[in-house]
Formats: sequence, C-alpha cells, structure tokens
Amino acid sequence: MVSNRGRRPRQIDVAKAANVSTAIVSAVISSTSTGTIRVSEETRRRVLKAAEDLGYVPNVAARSLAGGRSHLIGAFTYQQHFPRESRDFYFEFLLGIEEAAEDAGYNLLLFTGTRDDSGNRTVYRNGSNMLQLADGSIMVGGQVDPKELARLHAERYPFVMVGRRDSIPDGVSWVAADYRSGTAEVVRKLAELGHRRIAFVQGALTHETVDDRRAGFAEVGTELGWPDTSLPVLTYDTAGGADANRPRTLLSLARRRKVTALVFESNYLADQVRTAAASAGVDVPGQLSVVALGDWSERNPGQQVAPGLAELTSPSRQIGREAVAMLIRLLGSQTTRTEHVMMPCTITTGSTIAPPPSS
Amino acid sequence: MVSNRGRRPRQIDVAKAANVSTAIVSAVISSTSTGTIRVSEETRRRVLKAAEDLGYVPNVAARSLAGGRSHLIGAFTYQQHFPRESRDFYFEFLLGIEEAAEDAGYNLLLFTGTRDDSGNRTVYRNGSNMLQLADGSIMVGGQVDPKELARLHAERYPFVMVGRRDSIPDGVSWVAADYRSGTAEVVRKLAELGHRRIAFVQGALTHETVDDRRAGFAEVGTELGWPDTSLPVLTYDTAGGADANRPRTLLSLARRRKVTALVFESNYLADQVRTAAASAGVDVPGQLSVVALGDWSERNPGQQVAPGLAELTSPSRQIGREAVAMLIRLLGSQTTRTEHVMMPCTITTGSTIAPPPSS
DNA sequence: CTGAAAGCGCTTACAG
DNA sequence: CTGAAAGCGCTTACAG
Repeated sequence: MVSNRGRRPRQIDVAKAANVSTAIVSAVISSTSTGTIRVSEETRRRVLKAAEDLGYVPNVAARSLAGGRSHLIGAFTYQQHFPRESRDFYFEFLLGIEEAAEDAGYNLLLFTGTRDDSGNRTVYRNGSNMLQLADGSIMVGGQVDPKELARLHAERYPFVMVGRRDSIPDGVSWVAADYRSGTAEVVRKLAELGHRRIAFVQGALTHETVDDRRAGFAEVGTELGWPDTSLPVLTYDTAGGADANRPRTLLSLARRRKVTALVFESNYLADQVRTAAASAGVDVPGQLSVVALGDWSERNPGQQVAPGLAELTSPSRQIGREAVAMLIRLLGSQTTRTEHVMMPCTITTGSTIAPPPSS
Repeated sequence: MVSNRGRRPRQIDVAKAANVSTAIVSAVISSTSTGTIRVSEETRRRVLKAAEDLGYVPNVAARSLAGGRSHLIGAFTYQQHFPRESRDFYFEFLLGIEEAAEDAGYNLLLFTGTRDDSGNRTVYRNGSNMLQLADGSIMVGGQVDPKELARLHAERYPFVMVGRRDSIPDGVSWVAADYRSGTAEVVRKLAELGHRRIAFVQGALTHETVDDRRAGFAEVGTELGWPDTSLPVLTYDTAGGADANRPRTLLSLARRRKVTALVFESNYLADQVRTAAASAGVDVPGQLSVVALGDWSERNPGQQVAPGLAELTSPSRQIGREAVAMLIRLLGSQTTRTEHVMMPCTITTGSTIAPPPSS
C-alpha cells in the first residue's frame, strides 16, 4: 500500500506552526459544540491558516478512537446478497435508508463484506462484531439470526430492525408495516362497496404479519357487527408448493360460500386466482373482487408485480427512512431504549375491485 | 449516546485471561498473514476461548489507527444525490461497485454525508478529507471538482474515477466506457448492411467522449478506404435547448446529403428524430437507419429509455466492478501507480437499423 | 515462540 | 482563555 505515514502533517505540527497547544487545534478544527473551550477569533484564524498552509487533514480513525464516535450508520442484511434489484422486496428499504442517511448528513456503511467462510452472513466474524464500525446499524430483510440479534442487544449495540418484526428478541427496536390497519381499511372499503361476504385466504404456515392481517380483517366484522359467517377464513395447504389446482379449488370454494370478495395474504396466489377466474369464465371484478395483502413469500425470484391487481403495499421506503430517524434518536439517548413504530400501508385500487354482483 | 466505554473487554483483558501478551492476542484475533508471529495451536485455542468467554470484540478505529488500514472501500459522488433510481445514469455504476465489494469481502462506505453547509458535495469537510475513513474510494458521476481531485491525488489518497474521464487531473486512475470502439463497431455494422453514406450527428458542445465517438466513426472510413464525403459530420446548435424544429431540420439535411443512416451522439435527439420521421412519412428503418451512441446529457430527468431504439450502451455495471478491482490493485501496490481501462460497450440492435433502400 | 513497550493521531478532563 | 498529559485500543518492531 502507498503509505504516507509520517509525511502527513499531524495536529501537533499545526499546533507548533500556530504556536498553540493541540487542544486548541482540536477545538478549532472539530468545532465541537460540546467543547467548553473558547478560542479567540485571532487564534482561531492563526490555527486555520497553519492547517491550510501545512495541508493538515485530521485522521478519522484517531478521531473516532479518541472521541468514541465514528459518525457512521451501518446497514446489514442476512440476505445472501444486498438488495440491489428493484424487484427485490427489500430494495426499497435500502433506498429509504440511503435517503435518510443523506438527509441527516451521515455516511452509510454497507456491510457487504460480512460473509463467513461458508458464505453465510454473520455479524460476528472471527468472534468480532463487525457492526461496531458504525455507531449504530439498521438490519434489513426477511431472514434473521435471533441468537446474533440477542447477543447484539445484550452488548447494547444500537440497532433497528426493518423488514420483519417476528422472531426478533425482546427489547429490539423495529419499524414495520402496519398490515393490520391496512387490511382493515381494505375490508372496510369492500364493505362500503356493498360486499357482505368477504373471505380471507391464508396459507397453512402462519407468521406474525399474517396474524396481523387476520386481526385487521376480523376487526372490521366487530366494528360493523357482522356475524362470523360473513367473514370466513380460508386456509390452503402451502406445503404442496405451487399446486396448479389451488386457484380453481379456491374459486369453487368461494362460489359455494357465496363470497363476493377474496382477500389474499399472498399476492402471488391472488394473481393466480385472477388468471384462473378469467379462464373459468368468472368475471373479476364483476362477479368477484380480488385484493392482495402484500405477502411476497411465494413469489418466484424475478417475478414482476402483477399489473392491475388491487393490493396493499408496504411503505418500505418510508420504513427505511423512519428506521434511520429512530436509530439517530437511539444514538442520542442517554438511556437504553426500545422503540416500535408501525407505518401505514398504501392501498393500490387497481382493476380488481368493484361492487358485488347486484343479484 | 449509550456508551459502553470501559465496560467492553479490551485486548489486555483477554491477554490476562489467557495468560499471554497482547501481541499474541492481536496475532490470534487478526490472523494477519503478514505476521511473522507464530502461535502454538494450544495457545491459539486458549486465546480464542478467553475472547469468546469475555465477549471480546476488537475496536476497529483503534485497529485502523494502529495498523493504518480500515479495510473499507468508499464510494463518493459529486452528484447532488446518490444515484438511487434505475433511470439515473449513474445508478448502474453503483450497483457494480456494490457487487464487486461484496465479492471481494469488503465493506462499502457510501459517503452520503458529504455535503457542506451550502448543500454542495465536498471531499474536504472542515478541511478534513472525509474519504480517508476508507482505504480508497471510487468516485462516481458526471460532475467533478478538478481541484479537489488534484488535491486528493497530491495527498496520494488512492481512488478510481468512474463515469467520466475528461476534466480529471493527470495521474488519476479511471475506468471508462470505450465509446470509440463501440462507435466504430456500429458504423462497421451499418457498412456491412450496405450503407454507403452515414452521418455523425453531434451537438455544438463537445467533450472528450464525443471526440471518442467521432474518432471511432472516422476510423472506419480510413479502414474501408471511403472518401470523406461518405461519412459527413453534422453539428447542430445545442444552445437553443429543445428546439422543436431540430429533428425536421436534420431529416431534410439527411435527405439532401443522401444519407441513409444517422448516428447520433445524443440518445434523446435520436429518439426525437425517429418520432419526427414517422410523422414526416419517412420510414425508419426502411428509408433511414437511426442509431444512438449513448449520450444522455440532454435527457429530461425521469425520462425512460427509448424502446426499440438501436443504441450503444455503456457497460456501467462492469465498469463499477472493474473500478473496485482496480482500486484493490492500487491498494495492494507498493508504488504509486495510475491505471486506465476502457470497457467495451454493448450494441442493442433494436428496430431502427436495416439495410438502406435498394434504389 | 513470547513479552514489554513505543506509537498510531486524536480528544478531553484537569490544572493553571 | 491556554497548556501539559493521560488515554482511546490496537499493531508492530524490538528484545529476549
């Protein structure tokens, strides 16, 4: 490496040139607002001049060693690759993080170099917490290592989780999409259009955000005083993978149950059912309204968003932004604190929602 | 801030626990290949165990202060915002940089926090070279501050320029798109299809990459022994902005000059001319072939790529990747060195190229 | 193969 | 308002 060590002017050189102590140089250069040190305007100018003349440039590593802060925000993911394609669900989170870091004047450290010898992501490489390079970090993505998160938290390393909120240890801060309210909003909207039988379609494998959506779904029933039969929950077997018959089964089930609107946890399945309806002669949305609630777990990698499909969309960019704001709050706080924020989802109406058939 | 200072175990604690010196701990933990220090397998295990038990985590700032390396690659841009939208010309460069950093096991520091009080990007904030947080950096984008670059280079800070190669000081390393060869390839292709009069269309404002393209254009004439009249260069006034008449002027000029193929520096203008041709009853590509050479400077922000337009495409992603590889070479080199690499462009044939009219 | 110690370049109490 | 000095937590010659 081309090393300039020893040739580059240091603080002490500037101090000598300006005929002051290094403390003064430090105070002038870093212009610490915390500093109780006040420097006369004349001295200040002299120091600045000397620094300029010598081409002095503070060493950031030394500064952060002595000062205890790097002024860096980190972004980490357990995903195999950093989200880089716009079709990657986590991509938008990262964009929001970048934007907010930029707005806040922070540099952003992407922990791209955090794979162990087996190619798996880990925070602790050779037992060393790589994240501490940054003052705090945002953890992005659907995969997590709960043990690592717990250890991080125990170490009191400041971080905010984004992209999921289940399977993460207590005390960990997060920002998440409010699927509950969003789903309730969707159902309310359908009810307003005149629907009186709306089914919630979920996979066999449940997780927290599915529970949230179902809660939002049920909530509207209570709100409107509907009987349980008006809001049936249909569960299909996820284990079988992409079962070609699944969409048809669901369609006939819907007809039998006299359901006029289908609310799908999975965008993928919603899209499939819409397609199947077309070939089965069922008019969407004339006879059947279809809404997707934003779960992409069944999506094939590279699959594009289904155009025209009514859907609940995660406010991923805003979540990313909020996570950075939250992290900065955590960093500024004297006490250890935990924050949880739910951000409202967006409803894209699309062309698959309409009033129920008048019959 | 939640500070763990003083509570977190340090190297010395591990050393005491393992009954060795800190030098040994350092050697074991950092597993420096350079290290002439050899540690017995048993000692090694003891140290690792102690580190594990204590939850020891090396401090990176200290490490890079003492060792002189941070093992971080930086990315900087003079653009107002970091490229984040796929329609941003510089976005792909950044993706390539991220990919390559990930592959090389480096963390990537995005210098998002580098705007001064007026909102302008600077490398030197309060006289301090922010980039030195990273061992070396990639500079991305179309804007540059030549003075800062010169200063950086004088300081012997290792960096590689990407996205442009003119207006940058001597001795600075860069990776750029090879528009010369690409343009030659385009013209050769047109000649093979039977074209014998091909015009190069350029703006009044010239810069290095336009010169490159024109050189590639002229090169083929020499190669094939064509007279100068076969390869005219048409210059239009850029000063007038988006002049609505420009496309028509060019079309009639082309007809008068008996030109059967138009090669445009500017993608924007190429697209406009194609559209104008349609409404003027000129068949593209039946009567006139149109090719764009990848200059986007006239593009409106947010404008999408013109679909179907034959064009030369900058290998931006590969350039980003190569820049990282180059930087890593520079970092590993004992001597100060400069490297320049031109990466081949891609030709997208599209639907605007055909043999000339048979008449 | 191992240990004691200097030094990396700052910041920040602590005295004056 | 200013100075001398300790200390941040490592790495790396240099001795043993």
